[in-house]
Amino acid sequence: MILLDYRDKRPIYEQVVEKLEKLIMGGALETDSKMPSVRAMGVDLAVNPNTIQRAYNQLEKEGYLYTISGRGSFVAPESEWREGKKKKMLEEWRLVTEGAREAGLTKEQMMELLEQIYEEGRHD
Amino acid sequence: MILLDYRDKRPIYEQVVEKLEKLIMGGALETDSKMPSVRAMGVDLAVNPNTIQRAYNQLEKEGYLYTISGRGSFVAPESEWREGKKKKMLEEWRLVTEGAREAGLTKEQMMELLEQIYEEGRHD
DNA sequence: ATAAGTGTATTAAGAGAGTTAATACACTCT
DNA sequence: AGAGTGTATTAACTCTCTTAATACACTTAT
Repeated sequence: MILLDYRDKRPIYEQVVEKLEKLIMGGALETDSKMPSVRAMGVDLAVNPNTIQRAYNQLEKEGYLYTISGRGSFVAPESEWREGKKKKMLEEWRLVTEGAREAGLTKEQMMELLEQIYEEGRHD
Repeated sequence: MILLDYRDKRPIYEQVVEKLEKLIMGGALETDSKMPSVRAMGVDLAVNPNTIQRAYNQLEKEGYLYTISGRGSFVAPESEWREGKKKKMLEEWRLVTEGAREAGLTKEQMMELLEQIYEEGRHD
């Protein structure tokens, strides 16, 4: 299900989180389908089950998975994480923007950049 | 010139940077005036000169100081750091904003928040 | 020229946080 | 009861970051 990159010097659990996030966001994992057990994936990646658990915990906190103790971990519906992600980004954006204002950036500068960014983002 | 807070668990050089930044930004240190030597301030704070040097280096990179080897470090004019600070914030802002777009935030949402933030910021 | 003052470079020691593993526990289903 | 699941606790390990020790290089004044 996942392949580790040993040249990548980030911690293992972080790689696992990132790859699973992408799989889930990309729709490759069906909602409510069962994830491999922490032990199974631990064997698969030649890594301690706790490492997988740590990844699952983070994914759960972010709304990508939900867990039923004794049964397993499952893919959460998109509604669970999409809103959380927006909220988190909005909070971060507000902080940075406040900092930018204090550094002397004008509203007009940011408006213009906003236009640019959303212009580039249009794929049509 | 500076007092260390030993309950603060951040590294010493970071505390020094922060306090000197504030002094300079607040206009307490005259432009082109000479800073204490790394050794003098090292003695003053009971710390290795290298620690002070590290702080000075960072302050120099951010435009708060300029250094003449063999002569000393000096307070840079405001024009040096104000621009650098803006540039840095702008870069950060762009990155976060791009992330926010990808998370699904609309341009309109951000425009509205921008208005709010600059509204709050008006002190009149 | 020499001495005292300055910043700089290199290296190593030390501390600390973060990651991973070992192991035992608790829950669910058949 | 047994096999499968997640969970909690603890400890070892690793690695980065901070700080210090020390030697070097430049500037100025005597």
